[in-house]
Amino acid sequence: MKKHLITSAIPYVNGVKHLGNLVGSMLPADVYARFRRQLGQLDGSQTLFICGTDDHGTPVEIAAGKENTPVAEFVKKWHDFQEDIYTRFGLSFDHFGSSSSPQNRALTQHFAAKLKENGLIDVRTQTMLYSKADGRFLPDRYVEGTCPKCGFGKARGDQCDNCGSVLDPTDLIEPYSSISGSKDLELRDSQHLYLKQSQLVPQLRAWIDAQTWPHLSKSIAYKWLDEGLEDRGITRDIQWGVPVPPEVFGEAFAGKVFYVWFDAPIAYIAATQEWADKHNLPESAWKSDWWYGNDKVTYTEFMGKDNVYFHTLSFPATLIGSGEPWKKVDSLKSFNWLTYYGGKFSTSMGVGIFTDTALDILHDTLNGAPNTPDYWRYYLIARAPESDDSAFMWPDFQAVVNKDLADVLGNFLNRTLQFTHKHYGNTIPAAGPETEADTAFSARLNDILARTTRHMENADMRKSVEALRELWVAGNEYLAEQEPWKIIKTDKDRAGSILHIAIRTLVLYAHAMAPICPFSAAQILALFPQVQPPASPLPPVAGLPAQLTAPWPWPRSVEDFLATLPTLTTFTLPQGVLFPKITDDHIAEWEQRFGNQKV
RNA sequence: GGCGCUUUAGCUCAGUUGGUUAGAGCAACGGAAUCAUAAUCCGUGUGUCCAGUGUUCGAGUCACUGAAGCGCCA
Repeated sequence: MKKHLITSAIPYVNGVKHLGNLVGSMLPADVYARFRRQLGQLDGSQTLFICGTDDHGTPVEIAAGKENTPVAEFVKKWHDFQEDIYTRFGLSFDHFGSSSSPQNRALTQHFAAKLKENGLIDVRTQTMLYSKADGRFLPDRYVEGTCPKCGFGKARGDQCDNCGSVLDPTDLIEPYSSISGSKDLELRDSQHLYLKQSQLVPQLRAWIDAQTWPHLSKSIAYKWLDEGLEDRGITRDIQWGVPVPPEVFGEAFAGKVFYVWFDAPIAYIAATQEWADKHNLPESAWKSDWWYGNDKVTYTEFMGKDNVYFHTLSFPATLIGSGEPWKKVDSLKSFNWLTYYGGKFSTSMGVGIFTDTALDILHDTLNGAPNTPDYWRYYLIARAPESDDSAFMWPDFQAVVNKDLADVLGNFLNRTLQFTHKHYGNTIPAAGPETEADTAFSARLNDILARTTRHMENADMRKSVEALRELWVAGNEYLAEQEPWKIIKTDKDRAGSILHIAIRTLVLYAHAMAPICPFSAAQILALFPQVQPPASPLPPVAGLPAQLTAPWPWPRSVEDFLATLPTLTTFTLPQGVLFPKITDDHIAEWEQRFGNQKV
């Protein structure tokens, strides 16, 4: 039995993420995971979808300090805040973990010990600036001073923003701490652990040779290998992180922690363990079932392009270096950036749209319609930055959502159910003998479904949306050609048959769109009492429809679909429309509020 | 600076191993229909395929040079 392990790059815990972060990894991963669970209803394969927050590192430590909040508490607050937003977006993680979990602490220390055992760890001494006032070493970006090249007063320890020179903290004239402003700095020696990646180059190369990643991912990986993979420092002189165990590495390392990029990818594994622990499952449930020595597992990673190095080289180096049979990535899907009118989404500059705000404005504008997250999900997947950066623009958002969701799909639902209701009440008329036109319609749907399935299997987001839309158009074409509003005057049985087929096609649409638009799919399927959701591997979420996480059987073909479908006999006519439109006034208001040009 | 990605119709993008008149959606225009959220369906594309040079019987598709936008550089 096949198993699909899916991870999304873990977002940094500090603060709320914007739409660019969502579309660059978590959302496509969710679409893929949902699709895999649905397909699993047919082929028996299992799916596990894991994400979490990246909790460690200096920025969090400093941000918590500014609030006078203990770091762990600060991290917990933002972790929960982010998780809540993702839940409201319908992201169906089996578990949303934390890189600061006890599980990750233990696993990270385990990997470090294994690497040492295998002779892949070096101890090296670094000279760094230490701030007595702050009581800590200052990493590059936390030292500022006068640039020795151009005299700019606020050059950072790693680079001068004025002249672009690459600097070392010790180059700065009159350096000071950017945290406290203190000039009471001194140079201190500090010992650090280095992972001898250079020794792993042959093994990494052999492994990468065997991979069938996208061209871009492979060429990035080869470039690093060709230029010589340098050894990498995996410890830091800060307090917040996975502690370096002194019993393994010596007393000199007491009080030091592992570098955030060392422990963050390990959190994929640790979060899976968190999941198993939460459900009181045995060790095998996370370890041998998914991560350790199991060749039934296909592992797919989603990430932004900036993360490719860490996922193709640095994390695999850790796994290979351990000498243990840990699962490494099979399929690697990376994304470019979503821009805001061609400019960068920026958390610090407040440019663009944050995930919580995105949910709120649609919810408020569209009178609390329960499926508003799908507006974002559909649009973002339709514009996923797969081959290049993709620009978000409000009028484009309006055009795509109104045309595809409201006009093409929403209207198909509305016209079909309204007309049926007018002539048959809440009864769905029976299907009569299949006509040539009906056969042709099924063949057309089958053709599109085959392509949809293929694109979903490849995690091709834009193409999947395109195919889905084509599916919806086909339904409107069928009605236009069959003209039940004419037929009903002379042949009520045939008209009923046409409507039956149209309604059952609507149910098929709901199945096929569920990975991308799970809220709307649930809403549609709730209209048909005969259609009951399959058991979900995920617990229900308060305030969200129970059907939201149901793995509806994936409609590979009309025949497959009908085989799983109970006979439809009744339906509920929905109140109002499924997709209220976004008006020009809404767009004007949002352009006013968020801006409508490149910053 | 090095490496890589992108550049195709007003907009967003497809274009498989080079092969006949370069495609889709949106927008625009015309028509049909009136079951439906003025929604739907059908029809209409005179595009230096970023520029230049080259390879070839033939290039959007390959090579080289250059331009612009973007990303990564531990």
